[in-house]
Amino acid sequence: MRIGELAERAGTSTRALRYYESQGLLSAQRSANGHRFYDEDALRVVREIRTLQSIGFALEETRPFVECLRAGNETGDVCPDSVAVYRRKLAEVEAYIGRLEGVRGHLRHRLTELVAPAPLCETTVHLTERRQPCHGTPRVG
Amino acid sequence: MRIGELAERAGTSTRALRYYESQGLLSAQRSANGHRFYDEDALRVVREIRTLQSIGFALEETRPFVECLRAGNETGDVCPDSVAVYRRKLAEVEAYIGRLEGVRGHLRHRLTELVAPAPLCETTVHLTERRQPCHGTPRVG
DNA sequence: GATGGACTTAACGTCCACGTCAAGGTGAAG
DNA sequence: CTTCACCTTGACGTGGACGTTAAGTCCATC
Repeated sequence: MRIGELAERAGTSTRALRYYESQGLLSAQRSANGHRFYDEDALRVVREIRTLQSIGFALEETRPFVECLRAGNETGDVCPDSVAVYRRKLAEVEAYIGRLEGVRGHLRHRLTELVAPAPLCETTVHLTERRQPCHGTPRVG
Repeated sequence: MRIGELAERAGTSTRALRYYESQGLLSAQRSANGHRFYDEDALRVVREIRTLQSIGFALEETRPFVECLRAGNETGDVCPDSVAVYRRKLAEVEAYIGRLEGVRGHLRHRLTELVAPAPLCETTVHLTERRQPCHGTPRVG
């Protein structure tokens, strides 16, 4: 097939495919008129790239998977280098989730604090106009 | 204080401070020789920006907080616009966490599958050289 | 007065994965 | 023949938040 068909079947653009080729991730035969020509294996390569990208892999990180596919394996993730990338990515994702959960907690805390503004100890302080913050609820720094 | 001191006390660079100014987030007095001159409020503004950025806010999203600070509030997050940004950001973060948890599950699944490679039903198939995958463990698409 | 450090503006460079435009070649259909 | 879709290479644009020179000014110190 030619580049347009490959792009369509892989759900991407011809520009992206040429870019992959420039990065050494995709190779093409050339027909007499100079047009690129691809086989079904190329489609699998591009789909592997796209799938990994959608998961959050950088293009460069898909390289081991592509090479694994090219080596004749059924899927791109059965090779040691690919597994290593998987592991690294899993660690990254878990760290990122942890950070985001911290942020989520922070945001939730601030929001509840702002919606129920300044949970002051009015029950204990009736006499002064100037209200005191509750004991044990320090200000956010 | 001058820009170098402000940068150091805020934990950033002079380039960043000039950039904030170009974006209308930070303002400075000028001394006779043309040098920028800042007060303590500027430090609070920059720290507000930096804190929000570290949480994952885009620079533009810090604007309501900065304006809230400038309006004379103790913290930048007590104004309606800031609260709105908080809410939006919380939704974004939660959606992102959800996506990442999906990715984490996918990665974990693939890793365990690759570490215990192809849990084949050898116990049931002894006669053929070509091994069959277990019933109920479909291939990943 | 020379050196050095901090400051000024202007402007180009970085990263990533392409998008987009320009100018032209190729092959089939009408 | 023209038209049209499809292809080619080359090169500049995008976005975000600055980093990094370059060339010059200002002030204090040796």
